[in-house]
Amino acid sequence: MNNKELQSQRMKRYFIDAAKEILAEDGVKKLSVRKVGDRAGYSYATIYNYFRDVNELLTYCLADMLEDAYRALIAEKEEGLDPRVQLIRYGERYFSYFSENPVLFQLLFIEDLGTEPEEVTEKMGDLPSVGQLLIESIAACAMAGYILEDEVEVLAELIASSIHGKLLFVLKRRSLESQDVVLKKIRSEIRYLIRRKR
Amino acid sequence: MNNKELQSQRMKRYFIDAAKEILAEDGVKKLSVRKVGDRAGYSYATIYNYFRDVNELLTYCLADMLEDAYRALIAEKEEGLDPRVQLIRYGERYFSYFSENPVLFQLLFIEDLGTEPEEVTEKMGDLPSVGQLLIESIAACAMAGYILEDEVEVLAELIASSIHGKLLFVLKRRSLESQDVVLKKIRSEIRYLIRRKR
DNA sequence: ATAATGAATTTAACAGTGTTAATAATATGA
DNA sequence: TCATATTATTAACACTGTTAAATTCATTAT
Repeated sequence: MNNKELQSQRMKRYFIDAAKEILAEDGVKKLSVRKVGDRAGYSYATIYNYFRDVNELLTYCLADMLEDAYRALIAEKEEGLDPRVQLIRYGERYFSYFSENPVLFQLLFIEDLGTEPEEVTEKMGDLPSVGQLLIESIAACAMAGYILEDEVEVLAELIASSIHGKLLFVLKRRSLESQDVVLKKIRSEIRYLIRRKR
Repeated sequence: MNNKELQSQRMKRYFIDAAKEILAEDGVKKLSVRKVGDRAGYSYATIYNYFRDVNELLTYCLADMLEDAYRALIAEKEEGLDPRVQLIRYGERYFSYFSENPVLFQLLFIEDLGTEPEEVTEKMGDLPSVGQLLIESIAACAMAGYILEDEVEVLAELIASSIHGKLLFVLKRRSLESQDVVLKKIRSEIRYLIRRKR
């Protein structure tokens, strides 16, 4: 019966949207199943008819947020742009997007949501890995002669992990620096790494 | 009355040690004030006579762990060693120490323990910042002619945040790579970054 | 239309959490 | 030894996620 499936999807959507609202307003820590049920207009126990547990619900939220994140990142793509400039744009956008969406960072990198349901893993796997765009444009930098072919791998790792490290510091306020200052650092780091060695 | 102070210190120590044991065995998430009280041989409520809340207790645990961490790191210092080799050792040890002590990473970078009590902030501030050693040996690399003076800052930032980024991935098992593989990456990254540009 | 069956939802309950106020036990000083 | 502080414990509160039982609702058959 396909109606069942449709209705089930809608119910899930109510809870997911309610959860996303609460996440945006109060953060991960202050979310509770009772709040989600309340906001969705149902009892808290109803949630368990549609999700295995609260982690599964949060995983669906994460998948949603990842789609948005990917769209925001890919919007920075500009055909014909110098690959070095393109790379810097990706790096900046990647960092600033997580800065502005700390809940996404929390759910993706910090929180332990356990084994994701297949449906969501697919969704997340189908999207080119967020870091993939970085790698592509670094490869393009090699093609353009900025760097050597055999530098691509190490540089990709370096830039990606550096950005993630800075995100960790900024979002967990271990760093006192403003996001602006860190953004500049990312720019200058990439400029430093991607240039013809004389 | 100085006896009071001494007794209070001892009581704190009982709870701190009990908490550290539980942290080592079960991790941060499974720790509870009732377990700590049990293990320390007191009622759970007694804890609140010595600590403002559980976060304060955890902050004391963190301070303890940081002392050990600093000792482990500084043990890698070897006078007269080539600064590039010294830097690689620091990087490796820094990474592997957190890998082997994920609770330390959790408490230091992930968990939000709120405003630390002054007593502990001092303790942590007195210790040369853990990353400080890295910076020193990078500066030494400049002195030795491996890199230019004006590269020190960007390289220090780059190496530090890269290691933290990798730690985040490994410890939150976002990365499927073994710690061994990541360790090799750290080595090769530092080797790549610290060398005379021809 | 009415009764019966099955599905969806809610209420009640459980075991756990951190924290606080009132009570019990202990140690201190006169 | 008795009165007074100090310290420790018990009981309680307001939460949390989760499950089982009870209830409501919708659909189908008579």
